[in-house]
Amino acid sequence: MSDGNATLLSFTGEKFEPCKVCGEPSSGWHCGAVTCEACKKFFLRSINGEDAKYKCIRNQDCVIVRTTRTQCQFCRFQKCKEVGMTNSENTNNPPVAEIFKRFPCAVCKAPSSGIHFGAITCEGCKGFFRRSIKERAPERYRCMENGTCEISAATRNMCRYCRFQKCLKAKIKSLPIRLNFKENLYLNTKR
Amino acid sequence: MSDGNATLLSFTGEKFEPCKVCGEPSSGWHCGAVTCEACKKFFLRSINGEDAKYKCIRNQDCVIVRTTRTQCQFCRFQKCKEVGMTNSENTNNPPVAEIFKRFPCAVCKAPSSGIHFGAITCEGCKGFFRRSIKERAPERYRCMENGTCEISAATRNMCRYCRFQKCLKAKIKSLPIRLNFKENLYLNTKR
DNA sequence: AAAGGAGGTCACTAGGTCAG
DNA sequence: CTGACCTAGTGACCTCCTTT
Repeated sequence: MSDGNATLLSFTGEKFEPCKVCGEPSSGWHCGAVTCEACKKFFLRSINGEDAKYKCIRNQDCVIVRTTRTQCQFCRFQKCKEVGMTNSENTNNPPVAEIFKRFPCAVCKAPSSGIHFGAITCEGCKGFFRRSIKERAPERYRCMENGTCEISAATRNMCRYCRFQKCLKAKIKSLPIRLNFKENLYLNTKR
Repeated sequence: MSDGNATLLSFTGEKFEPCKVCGEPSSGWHCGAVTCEACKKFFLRSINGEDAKYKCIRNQDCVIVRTTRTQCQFCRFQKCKEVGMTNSENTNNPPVAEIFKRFPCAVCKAPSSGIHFGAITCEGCKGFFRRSIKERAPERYRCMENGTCEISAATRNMCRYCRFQKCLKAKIKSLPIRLNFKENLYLNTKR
């Protein structure tokens, strides 16, 4: 999409983790990975054929950190590729999945994977909610304590009742639920 | 938009929402936005260089409503620009897209985006119909209920069968289907 | 030479799957 | 039963064509 990038990607006011190549503070997503400006520039210089000149005088396994990154171009470039940097277009923005990982699930606070049923949730809570309303009777969930169980990534499976309550509180919408695609399509793969 | 304006734009007998600038009842589309007469005049006075004199004595974030709109010219003009008012020609009619937004999609009642396949529909139903007839077998859609599912913006994805029936009922015409660009190109270059 | 509709694109998610 | 991963769509936005 030409620049519908203005969608989710523009929410990225967050901080990025350290440069994947050298460990320094990073400046964002460049060429397919979170890197510092220095490693970004290095990578961009390298991919124009420059890398053909790179030689490692040791065993091609030099450790790349801030203080050593200039000592072996070969291994630095190697690491750039290892962490996923690429030459292709459209790699200056993190994939949406990366963004969502930094938003906590509205139910259990684990890293989320997107907007599901109208709320930001993880895959686990998404699946739990779907199963609950489609093939179960969530009104039959019972809390063995007093209905105030904490729901975290570590504890979310301990009480279905409280997990489901937390889903409702998170404004997860039970409708519209799409009907079973395949049944609705009457898929017969022979034909 | 030369003035084929006599086409769709003359349908606009509808009521407009409140003035985008001050919230008062509006009188129509002026200079690129729905505004009241007062804000229209204010904007037209401002754009002749008048605005150079405007100063905000607060923080350039004055709230602009009916009762306050005359208290800060700077912020009022600011808001005019924010809501999209412009100096350019031909902004006294809403863009056609705006008009269609007020016509409900003949299939699902969501705001429509134009005439597609002979009926006023939204982008969603347009795409659904196109995919149905071009790359699927809509006769294989099956309703899991009894063929009377309600099709609204919220429920349109719940039953393909009923959505497709609604398309047919809305007189969406499946023909003529234009050759796609590539096929067309091929035919043209062939001879 | 502009309007506007057909068809294409692709970011994104609902629902399915199945090893654990 | 859970949840990471996958598939099949969906629809907002875009490009290019036809028509006026």
